[in-house]
Amino acid sequence: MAKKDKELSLMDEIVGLCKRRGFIFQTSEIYGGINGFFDYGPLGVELRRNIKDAWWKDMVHLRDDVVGLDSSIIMHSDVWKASGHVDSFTDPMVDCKESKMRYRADHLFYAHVLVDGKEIGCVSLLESEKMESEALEMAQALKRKLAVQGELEPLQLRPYTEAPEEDWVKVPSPATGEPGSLTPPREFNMMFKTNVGALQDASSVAYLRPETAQGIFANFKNVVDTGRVKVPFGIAQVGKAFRNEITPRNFIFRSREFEQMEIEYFIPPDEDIWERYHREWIDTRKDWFASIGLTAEHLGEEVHPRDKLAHYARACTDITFKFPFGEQELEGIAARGNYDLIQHQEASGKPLEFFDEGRKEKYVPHVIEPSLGVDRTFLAVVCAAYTKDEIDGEQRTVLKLHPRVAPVKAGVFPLMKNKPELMEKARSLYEKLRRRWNVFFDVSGAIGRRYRRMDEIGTPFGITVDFDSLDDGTVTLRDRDTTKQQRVSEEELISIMEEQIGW
RNA sequence: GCGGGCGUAGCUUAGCUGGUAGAGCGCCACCUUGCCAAGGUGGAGGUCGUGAGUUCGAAUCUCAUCGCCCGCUCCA
Repeated sequence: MAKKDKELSLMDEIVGLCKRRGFIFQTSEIYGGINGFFDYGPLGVELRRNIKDAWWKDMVHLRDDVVGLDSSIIMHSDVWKASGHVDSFTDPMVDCKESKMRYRADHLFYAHVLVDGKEIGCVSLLESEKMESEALEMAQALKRKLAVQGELEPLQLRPYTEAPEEDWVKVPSPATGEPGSLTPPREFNMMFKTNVGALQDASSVAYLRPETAQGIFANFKNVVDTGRVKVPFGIAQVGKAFRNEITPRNFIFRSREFEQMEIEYFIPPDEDIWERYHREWIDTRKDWFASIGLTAEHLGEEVHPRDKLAHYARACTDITFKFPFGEQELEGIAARGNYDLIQHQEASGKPLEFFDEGRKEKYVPHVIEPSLGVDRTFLAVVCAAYTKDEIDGEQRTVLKLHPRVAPVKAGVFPLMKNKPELMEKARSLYEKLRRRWNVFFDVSGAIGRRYRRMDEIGTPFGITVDFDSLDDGTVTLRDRDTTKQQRVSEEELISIMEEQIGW
C-alpha cells in the first residue's frame, strides 16, 4: 500500500510537470474540460512530432519493404461492417445492483429452466469451457430447491446481451444467485458516429475510425497496383483514431482521441512462416524503442493467451512498459492472418489478391500488425525520462529525454545579458543553430537558473557564450545528465549535436 | 455507468465554527551577477471548478453538474 501511494504521487508529479511546462493540457479546460481528450502544448507538440518522425524515418524511409499511406478518418461505413467493428466493437455491460459487481454482458450467459414445459426460473453464469455442465447442475439444484417434479428440459444458454426485456428481472446475479438485481445490458458501440451530408438518416451514418488499420486494408489493392511492392511488404500509417471508451484513465494512457502508428506487413499465407515474421517484428520494434530511450529495462513482453485473442487474431504479443501505475501495453504486435483482406474482398466483391511472381500463384496475403499508440509512447518516454537527483546538495528535476525526441535540442545563453558583445555573439550562434534544430535562446536569470530550466524540459545541451568565446570562438557545452562542462569549438559543437541527436 | 475520495493564482497550498482571499515557488521588467534554481526593487495573475439554492451576507452550509484520483471494466 505504501508502495502504491508512492507510485501515485510520482504519476501526479509527472502530470504536474507536463502541465506546468506546457507539454499537455486537458482539452477545453476553460469550459470545465472533457474526459478523455487532451491538448498538446508548445513543448508537447515538439516531443510528439519527434516521436512520430523517428518512427516514420525508421519504419518507412530507412526500409526497402515499407511504404506510407495517409487514409481519411471517415471511410465508407461498409468498411466497418466488413471489419466486424459495427457488430463486435462493443463493451456491453451489466451491473449487479446488490453486489456492485460489473460484468461484460456478452460474457454472462443464462438459460430458462423448463420442467415439463413449465418455466420454474433461470440460471446464469459466466462464460467458460464447462459452462454447459455447470448450468445443468445449477438447473438441477434449482429444481430440487423448489421441489418440482417432472422432466428437466435441455437448457438453451444465451448471452445476456440477447435477453428480451421481460427476462432482465428473471436472471439471477452470478454474485448473489438471486434474480432482480441485474441492470439491463447497456450496450454501446465504441465507435463515434456521425452523419455525412445533409440527410441525417440511416444511409448517411458514418464512423470516426477506431483504428487506422482498416484504411490500410481498404487501400491494399491501390498500393499493390501502383506502389511497385512485392510480398513481403508493409504499409505504414500514422493518424488519429477515436474510441468512445467508458473509462478513460491514467492521464493520456487511455483516451478517446488518440494517434496510432501502425504497419500492416503482408506476408505469404504459408502456415509455417508467420511466426518467424512475427518474432522479427517484435525484435525490430524493441530496437526502435531503444533508439528513443526506452531500453530493455523499461520494457516487457506479454503473449496473449489464445482464448483471449481478438476475433481477427491468431497470435498477439504486447510490448509493455513499466508505467508508474503498472506495467501496461505500449504496442500490440498481432498476427492477423488474412481475416481483414478476406472480409473486405467478400464485402466489396473486389479481389484483394497478390500475384506472386516467384511462385506463379495468386493469394490473399496474411499480415503482421505492429500497432503503437503515439500518446502512450509519449507518456512512456516522459515517465522513463523523469528523474530527480541532487546537484551540490540542491534537488533537481530533470527529464533525461533521448536527444532524438527532446522537444528543445539546446539552450543558448550569453553568460551575462548586460554585455552587448556577449549578447551579439550568442544571438548569432543561436540564429545559426535554429536553422537546423529547435533551440532556445534564454537571457533571463543567472546562468544556473537557465540550466535548470532546460533540465526540467529535457533539453540535452546547454551552450554558454562567455568572454573566452569572443577571443577564440569556443563555447561551454554543458551536459544535461551529468552537468559536466567542456569547451568546444563551433565545429565540434555541431558534430557532437549531430551525433547525439541523430539527424 | 456504479461506489469511495477530491477541486482556492502556472505549481504547492493557508483559510476549516459563514462577513466578498493571503503565502512560498514560478513568471515578467529593471538593477546586480565571470558557470548550476544567489540577491534587491517593482509588477502581472484568483468573481475560491461551474450553476442554482439557503442567508442581510458563502471559498466556507445544501443540491445539481463538470473534471481529477481509486475500484469494477477495458485497450493503442
